[in-house]
Amino acid sequence: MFRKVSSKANFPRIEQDILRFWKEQGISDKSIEARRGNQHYVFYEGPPTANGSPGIHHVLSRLFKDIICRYKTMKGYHVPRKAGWDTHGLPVELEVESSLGFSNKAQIEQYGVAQFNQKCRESVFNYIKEWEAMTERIGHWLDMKHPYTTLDNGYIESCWWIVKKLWDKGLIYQGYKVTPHCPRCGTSLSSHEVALGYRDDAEDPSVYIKFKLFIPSLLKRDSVLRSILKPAALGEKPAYFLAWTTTPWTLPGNTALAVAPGAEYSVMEGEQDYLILAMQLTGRVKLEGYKEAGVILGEDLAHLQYEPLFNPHDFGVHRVSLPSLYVQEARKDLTYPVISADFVSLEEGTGIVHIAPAFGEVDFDAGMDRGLDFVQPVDLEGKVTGTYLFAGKFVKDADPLILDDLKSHDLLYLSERIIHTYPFCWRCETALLYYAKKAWYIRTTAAKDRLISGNAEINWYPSHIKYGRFGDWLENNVDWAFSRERYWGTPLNIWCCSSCGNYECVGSVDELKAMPNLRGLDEPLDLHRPFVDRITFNCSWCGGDMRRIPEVIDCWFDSGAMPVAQWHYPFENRDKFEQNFPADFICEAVDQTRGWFYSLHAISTLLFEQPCFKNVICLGHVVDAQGEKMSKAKGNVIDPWTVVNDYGADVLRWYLLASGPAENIHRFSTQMVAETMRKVLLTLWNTYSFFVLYANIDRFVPQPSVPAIFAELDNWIISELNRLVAEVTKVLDSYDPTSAARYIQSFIDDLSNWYVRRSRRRFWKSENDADKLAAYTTLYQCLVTLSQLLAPFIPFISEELYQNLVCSINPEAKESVHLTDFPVADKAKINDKLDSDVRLAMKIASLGRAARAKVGIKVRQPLAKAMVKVESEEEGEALGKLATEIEEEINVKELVILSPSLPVIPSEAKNLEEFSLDLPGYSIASDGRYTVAISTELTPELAAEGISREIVRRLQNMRRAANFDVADYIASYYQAEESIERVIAAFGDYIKLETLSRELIAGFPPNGAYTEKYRISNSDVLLAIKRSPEPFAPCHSEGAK
RNA sequence: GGGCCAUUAGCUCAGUUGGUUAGAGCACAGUCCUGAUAAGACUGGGGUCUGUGGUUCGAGUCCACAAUGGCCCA
Repeated sequence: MFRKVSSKANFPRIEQDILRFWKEQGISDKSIEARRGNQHYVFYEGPPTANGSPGIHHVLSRLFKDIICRYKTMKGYHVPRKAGWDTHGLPVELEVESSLGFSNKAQIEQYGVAQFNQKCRESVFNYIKEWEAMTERIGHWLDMKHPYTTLDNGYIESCWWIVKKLWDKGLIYQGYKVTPHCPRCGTSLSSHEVALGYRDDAEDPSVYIKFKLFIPSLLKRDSVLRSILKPAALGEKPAYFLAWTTTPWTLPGNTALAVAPGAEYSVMEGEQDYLILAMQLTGRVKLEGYKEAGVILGEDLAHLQYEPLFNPHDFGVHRVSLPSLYVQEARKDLTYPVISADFVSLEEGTGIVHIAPAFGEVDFDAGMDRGLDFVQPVDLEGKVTGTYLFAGKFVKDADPLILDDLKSHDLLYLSERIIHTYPFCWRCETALLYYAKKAWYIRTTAAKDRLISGNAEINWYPSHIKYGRFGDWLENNVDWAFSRERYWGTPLNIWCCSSCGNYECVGSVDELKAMPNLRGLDEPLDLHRPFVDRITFNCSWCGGDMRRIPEVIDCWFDSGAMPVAQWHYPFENRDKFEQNFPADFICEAVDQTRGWFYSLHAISTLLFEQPCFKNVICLGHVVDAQGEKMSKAKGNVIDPWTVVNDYGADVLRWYLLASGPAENIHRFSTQMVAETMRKVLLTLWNTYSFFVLYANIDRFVPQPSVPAIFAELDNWIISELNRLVAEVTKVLDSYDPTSAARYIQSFIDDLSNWYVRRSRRRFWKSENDADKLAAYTTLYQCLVTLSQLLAPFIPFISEELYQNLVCSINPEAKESVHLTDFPVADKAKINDKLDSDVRLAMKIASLGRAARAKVGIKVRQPLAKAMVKVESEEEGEALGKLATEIEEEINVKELVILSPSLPVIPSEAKNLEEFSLDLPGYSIASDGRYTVAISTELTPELAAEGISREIVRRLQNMRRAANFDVADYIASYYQAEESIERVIAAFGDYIKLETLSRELIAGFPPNGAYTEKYRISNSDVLLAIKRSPEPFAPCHSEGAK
């Protein structure tokens, strides 16, 4: 006997029971252990940044990871799944900072780095618990007992090993990097954070500045310009380059002007001076009193010199040269060059761009390329240094003072205000400064070719990422600035001599301990700041004090190091590393192309010269039902727990899976979750509970060798089942679980709404014949196979099905569906002809119902005949075999298949009179290819039979309303007008059989009977039912085994 | 500003290498079926396949440009 199944499924409760079962029996471990010794299938967990509660989008990636791993396990692979947690980084620090009410780094230093990092450590572990709970509840099997954690000493040491390897290969260097910097928080912001803080209504100065042409540089030229500017050359009238900026505070850092080489520049002559600017933009700048004196190409302006607005040497600021960073001697007659550059825009400004390499990436790169001077008159707090009139002011406050200063020297041409887009710190709303800072780099460009060729070996899903987003990123590869001036991260393992400036990279703890005259290393060792900062040793060159540089490593480096660091390789677990490299499969959302996907690929390529993952699913993001990004600010974040508690994890899983292709944006709608439950999971459940209900009544026991005689219907669903297995296997092998889910969904629909619907009478009938056995056997096979096919997708409900259908009757069976092998299609059972024939029968039945509907005759009313016009003799023959199905489905006594050669007008009722059969008394429906005509004539016999079926239906509904069991016997009572009474009497046996009535009694019902009044065929009818007093004698189990 | 992706019915999505009249589910209205069903069937309304050009005998499908949205990068 199968365990009784309620037709009302409470999925969340069932899932809790299954969770308990898995836990108590250690099923997830067993599923992995059972495959030990088999071929490895390597999965890498992209460590979630544990800096917040998991959201619905995290469920999505965990779902896809889980499905592929479960599938491969059922396919026989050994698939360990080590969990991982990304525990370092700015997001964690920010969380702690805000909880402590801090707004800048100084406060952290004051508070104490040790305590601060301790808070970070605690904060991360709080969130990990939430993640573990969610992961477990949605049925994502992951080895969370043995996770890798990026804050572990071992993990850090592996990172150190990698850095040292790269150091030894000469791939680590120190350079400058221009970063968006928040002067108030004293830190660089990641691009993600910058994106959070763009404001398109920022008001700034919009100023046009005059840069005075250095005449001797003009005189060296024999050019058109010289003749145009003859008065200037003679010293009669000064000439100026006109440049535009919205950040006056960067002007003291100016060391060059850039022009577009191919553009034409106008020399505008005024009463007092000449102005040079792009011809194309002369109309946009107020130039009253000026007229064009000549036109010259941008390339002819290059290499001219101009006088600095502010000579840094006059204000106590260093001038260094790029790229060497050598400090330049003070010069009174300092001049700066005009350079030509392709980034100069002619869309706005003057076509002459002010270049300050200390502020701005483009400026800095130009400085590096052209060997410009580098002047940094602003400190990290955003205050002007030196002895300028505006020194000590915050840059934004300095702006007006700078402009006043320039005005007094007649260098300010025009001053306006502008509203434009500018980034602000998302935390404190301070304007961000682009600021060149020293940073440590990994020379990824050295491996660019291998990065690109390695990418060619990776399978991307969807494929466009490969040569699109990811490929482009690799093509435009720049060196990775991987140092961060922060606290909570893997400390960068480079020590610097405070005497001679020598750098040494330390590749392990043992290496560190072996350093000469080591001091400050306390046991137990914590490799984090500030403890590691206290460790000093003697310089191998000069014997001076080696101190660690203050930076920590970008947390993307941490996560990209996981193939190595998760095993503390190479310090231990060499075998595990080798077994688990490279990964067969990884999966994250599409934003990881520049994140984890890149850091994995870069580190692996630099270390091992090969990619470290073979297949990658790149998921789209989850947005709300309106298509808007979920954010706490908008309040549209959906908590996965709410959905899981209301509908169940499997419903959520199926919804996320089937609602759209993996790579698409997923609009999350709770309403659609509810629909998924009704449409798919409840349909499956009802099929299952139907089976269990009748199989128990009939004491059905599945037999290994079946003496059943299978009907065409059975062969059909078995064919469809095997086709399904083949399709699902195929698409899962190509990493497409969504298509797999959609195939299964459609099979469930066929199984329930055609196979079971058509087979119901086979289950109900009282004889336990071979046909009934065939029906049970077939449905049983479908359900068991489905439970296995579904196991990777909906692990809970599939387990429930399997436990009851298989484990409850077979003690030899595998303990869990997740320990079984994935079904293999029996191709011999796939019958294309039969499948298309049944589709045709469905189509014909559908047309038959349409023909009935057209004349308003209920399906319950039997009719004499339906005529079908098909397209070929083959189709006619096929329908002949399936005639009984169609006759029952559309309730006609006879199905006549017309010769395909008969001419039939392929349109519908409006052309009824043209129907070439031209039979009066027929209703016709056609879809253009097939036509069905239903005879509408109601003979008294047919009408009486219709009434009898009407009575049966009412009685059945009453049984249900009275809460009788399906197998309860009853006594039925009726009172009606004579015409109806005659029908009831005539069809008494039929009515009794259908309604399990032992008696059918004309007359007033006894006390306690369930009674209803109806109007049937224009007559009043009183019906009543009462549970039969006899003891239970199941009609269905006569002759049961 | 640059790159990638998407845009098909009110909503969620199918739509093969270009080929009859572009489909399904939900929702809405009506009718029907039903002792497994929280389901199902039929009918109906609802589409300038985002727009504009182009290639072609023929374009939802291929190409170009544009718009909107998302992501990534500036």
